[in-house]
Parts: sequence; C-alpha cells; structure tokens
Amino acid sequence: MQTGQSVIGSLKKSGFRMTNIRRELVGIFSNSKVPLSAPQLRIMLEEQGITANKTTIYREIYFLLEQKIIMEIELGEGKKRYEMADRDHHHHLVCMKCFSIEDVELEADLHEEEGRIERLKKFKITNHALEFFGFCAGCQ
Amino acid sequence: MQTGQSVIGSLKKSGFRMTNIRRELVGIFSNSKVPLSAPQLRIMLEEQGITANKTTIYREIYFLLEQKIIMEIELGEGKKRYEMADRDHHHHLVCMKCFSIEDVELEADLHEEEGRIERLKKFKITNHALEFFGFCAGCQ
DNA sequence: TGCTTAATACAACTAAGTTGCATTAACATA
DNA sequence: TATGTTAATGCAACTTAGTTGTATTAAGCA
Repeated sequence: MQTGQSVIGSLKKSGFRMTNIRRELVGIFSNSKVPLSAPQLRIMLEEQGITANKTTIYREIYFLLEQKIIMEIELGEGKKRYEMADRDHHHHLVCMKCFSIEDVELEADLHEEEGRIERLKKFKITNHALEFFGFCAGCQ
Repeated sequence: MQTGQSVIGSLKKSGFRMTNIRRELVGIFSNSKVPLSAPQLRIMLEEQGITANKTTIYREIYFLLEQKIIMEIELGEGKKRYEMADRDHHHHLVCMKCFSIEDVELEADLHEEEGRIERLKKFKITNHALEFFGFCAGCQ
C-alpha cells in the first residue's frame, strides 16, 4: 500500500494544492487499519489541532474518491466509510456488540460466480460488497 | 414464502392487534419483489389511501423486524431497505444507473469460507451481506 | 509581491431516523 | 353492545448524515 508521503507527492505532481487538511487526511487514511466515516474524520482532524468545516470534509472525501486514493464502503450503519483504495481486495468482520471492524481476505474466488451471474442475468457486474457480521473474540 | 394472509393470521394468533397500517404493510411486503425503504413504504401506504406518520412507519418496521417477518438490508444508498425474512437466501444485483434491484441466488457456498474465517479470526459469524453492483441489461 | 483560482467556511437546507408524550382505537370481557 | 386496558398512532421537536450556493481565504505560480 502507498504511504501517505507518496500519495501527497503524487497529488502535488498532478498539480493539486496541498493544504493542512488534505495532508492530514491522507496521513490518517494511510495509518488507519479500519474504514473511517466523515464525522470520525472530522474528530480525528480536531484531535490533530485542525478544525475543518463539515462541508470541507465531504468535499475532500469526494476529491480523494475521484483521485481513487480512497474507496467507499458501507457496513450497515446508515453512514458511509472510507479506506485506502490501493489495498489488496478484502472484506470486513463487523462485531455487532462492540462495533469493532476487522479485515479478512477471502479464499474463495467470487469471479466465476460473477461470470455465471453476468451470463444468466445479462447484468454487467463492476464490483461487489461482502461483509460478515457477528461477534469478535472479546464479545462472544 | 408465507402469504400476507398467513402472516396476518399468525400475528393475530400471537395476540398482536391488527390495524390497517400493519395489515397493509404486511401485504405490501409479501407482494414486493424488491426490498423497500421506510420512505417508500410511506408513499405506498398513501397510494392505498392510508396516511401514516413516519414515526409509525419506523415503529412498525421495528415490530416486523422483531417478529422476524422482515429482514433489513443495505444497498449502499445511505438508507435501509427491508424484505420478507422467510425467503430463500439470496443476494441482489443493483444497477448503478437506473437503481433497479434484482434478486440473484449464489451457486457458490459461503459456509465453508465462513467456517474457515471463524477458526482463523476467532470471530463468530451470524450473517453476511453480499450485493453486486453494476449495470442491468437495459442500462449497459 | 501580487494574481489566479482551488480550497475553505458559513449558512441554510434536505432526508433518514429517533424520542417523549399525548391521543386514539383494537379487542377482550363484562 | 358498551367499556376499560393498553397497544398503536400521531405530533412536535430533535439528531445525524449529507448537500448546495455563495462569499472568503490561501497555495503556489509568474
């Protein structure tokens, strides 16, 4: 996975301005092991001494999505989360008690399944969302 | 899948009151081929000549979830959808252009995968969410 | 040092969903 | 078929996530 510094470098090289908020957000994403929501990002910036308007947060998320630096996921909470886009394809284990989120990689390959569905339903699949819900080691 | 009438019958037998809103909602769910959101349900009731407060809609959804008559799903829209709970396990094809929703059954079995993950991560999986996104036959 | 304009803030808004409390009506029983 | 109990409903006020238009600020180049 790209480091925060390398992302910042390539954004600069592409001609985008580098502000405190943008730099810090890239740093937060590249250091986080879990997907983060917009309200969470705002709090984390605040903790770093950076006050950002919520509009700015949403616009910056939009920018980072456009640049394919982050990707969007939903974990059934009624809000969106984001994580670095260049990670190995993976899924999440969401604890229904403490709401912790853990990564997991699939051994099974959904690609043939997707091929079968595409032929059967004449539907062009571009991506999928697969998350597992249950109870983490500490909460069982 | 249970019919609306049989659901209404067993709810009555369990001692729950049968109101117009509840009866109509059960009917709507048992006739719908796609998962429905709270705002959508309210509009569909209105179309049947039943005006319901949105609080009532949410409380009725909560009731039907508790009774395990419906189940909750999320299709990445920032709102929840609900469908009959006693259907065969299935997933959804969500068109990113016209936002139509189609059912699809998986041939691959995720159970062994879940067993592997449970052992590996010491995480007790109770359910999963798998949805496919892309473009339907008409939108490609 | 100043210019251009991307980035930001602010205010006002929408949409989904929640909470507390007052009111209404389903239905058991008398 | 009247009546009492309380589940179901309505209403108002609220929260949280997210959006839009416009004015202001500041990054980075000439």
